[in-house]
Amino acid sequence: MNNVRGHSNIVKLVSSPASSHANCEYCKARTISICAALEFDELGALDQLARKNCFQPRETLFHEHDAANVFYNITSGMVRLVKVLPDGRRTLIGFAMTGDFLGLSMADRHVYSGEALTDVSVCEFRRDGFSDLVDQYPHLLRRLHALTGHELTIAQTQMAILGRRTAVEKVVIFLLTMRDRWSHVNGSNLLVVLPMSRMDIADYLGLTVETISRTFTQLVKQKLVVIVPNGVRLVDIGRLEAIAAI
Amino acid sequence: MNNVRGHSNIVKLVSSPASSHANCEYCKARTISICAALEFDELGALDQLARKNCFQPRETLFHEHDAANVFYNITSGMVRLVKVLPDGRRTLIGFAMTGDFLGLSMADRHVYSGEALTDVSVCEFRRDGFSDLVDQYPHLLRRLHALTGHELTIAQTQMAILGRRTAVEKVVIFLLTMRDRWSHVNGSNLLVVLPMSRMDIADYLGLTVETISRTFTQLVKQKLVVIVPNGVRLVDIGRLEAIAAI
DNA sequence: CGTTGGGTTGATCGACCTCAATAAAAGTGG
DNA sequence: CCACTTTTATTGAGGTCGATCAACCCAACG
Repeated sequence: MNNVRGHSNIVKLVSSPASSHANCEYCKARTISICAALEFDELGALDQLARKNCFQPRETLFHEHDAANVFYNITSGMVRLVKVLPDGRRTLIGFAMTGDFLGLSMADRHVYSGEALTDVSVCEFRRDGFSDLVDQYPHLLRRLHALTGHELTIAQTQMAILGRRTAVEKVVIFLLTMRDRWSHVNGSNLLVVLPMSRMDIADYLGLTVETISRTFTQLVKQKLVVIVPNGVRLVDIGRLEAIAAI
Repeated sequence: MNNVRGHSNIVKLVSSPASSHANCEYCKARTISICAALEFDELGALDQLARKNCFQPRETLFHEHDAANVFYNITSGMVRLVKVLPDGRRTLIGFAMTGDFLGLSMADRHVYSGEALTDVSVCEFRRDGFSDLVDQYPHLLRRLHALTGHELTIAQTQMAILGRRTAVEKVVIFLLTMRDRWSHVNGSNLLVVLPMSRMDIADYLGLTVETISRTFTQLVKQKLVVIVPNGVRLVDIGRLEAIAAI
């Protein structure tokens, strides 16, 4: 979103103008995240509020049940959203990536933990300041609301998927969805980057690690995908989409 | 919410004052729905916009994929939210009841159909007018946003439930959740009203009708619930909550 | 070189689905 | 009100997909 206060890879790579907003121009999240709702001068106000921060793999951005004092806009990397059930079982709510805003609903407390899967850079917003900004710029609340609604739709679709699908269908849908989400930031690509473990995928899809593993090898044997380091390459999109039947 | 333009059971039951807002006072949805965000004078504006309407069981309020020109605030009755998967399978996203607002996300199109399970009365709001009102009263957007966030949390919790729970756990969680939701409008009660069919419950929980039926009889044999017309009576809340382990 | 954590593979078991029959309830028309 | 159909619910028998338990592989790392 903006790269004012250092740490940003982008700042290091491109020669950034002196202006404090201008860095947003080079931010991959700029056009797809909440920032897209803002005019040039409003972006300046957001800029004032933002604090650039970085996390390393396995670092926790925030804990489930903790007070949500800070909201995060992810500018690069991937974060897993983890919820622990009362009986100790672990569930993954989802994976957040470039452009995703964590804290969309502006709820008082985090309902899941956020854990970095890769190097992650974020723009952090303190709750109070952000709340004031939202009051000041109705576009921003509109945008937040629209994005929350979108998330709600995604969650409801995911519910439907988890309900009555076979393991293969779930995994294929997962792969295609990851590709689509990644394409928003990086263009369409047959390479799906999967920085998370099989266990994470299992907990996300409501399956076991063993089943995920078996399903992957099954897809490989059928020449639908090829396993590569940190991900898979989709070989036969047509048949994959037929299986998913989205 | 308001009962201005006739048809309302409430209007027939209580002698309503002449004032056009005042009817909201007798509306069961008044304190728990979006209306709760509004001041007295703002409620008047909402009142202007609202059109009272009723639906009979099996009537469709709106169809999946249709343009969402009207939003609905349910003042009594129950509505099932149905999504049809590409392969023809049916999924229930949820059940909407008194106080629920359909169209929270203000998306362009409905992502599921709404079908009346009982006699349903609603306050209808045309999209354009409602959108203007939202622009006019920031509280209202805030409230909409908060409720959308709440729905999102519910959906994510439901995802977690569907993931890794046994049939018994799912059904028990369903029953307890229905009771809790109903209690907001009617006080705590051991009688859970279930106007939907077993098929509906099955499609909601990602199970088959047979499994739902078997699970119910199992719960009855264990003296945890008693089946009554149009619902169940919870007998042993303690053990039920232990099974749910929410 | 042993250790550790993630990933794969195999064998077995069980929960839930599927198919099928029956029962109960809710409409329908005379 | 009663026969009739249609829908919904229950119960049974058998099959299957994914979980469980267990062994093994492999790469990273001290």
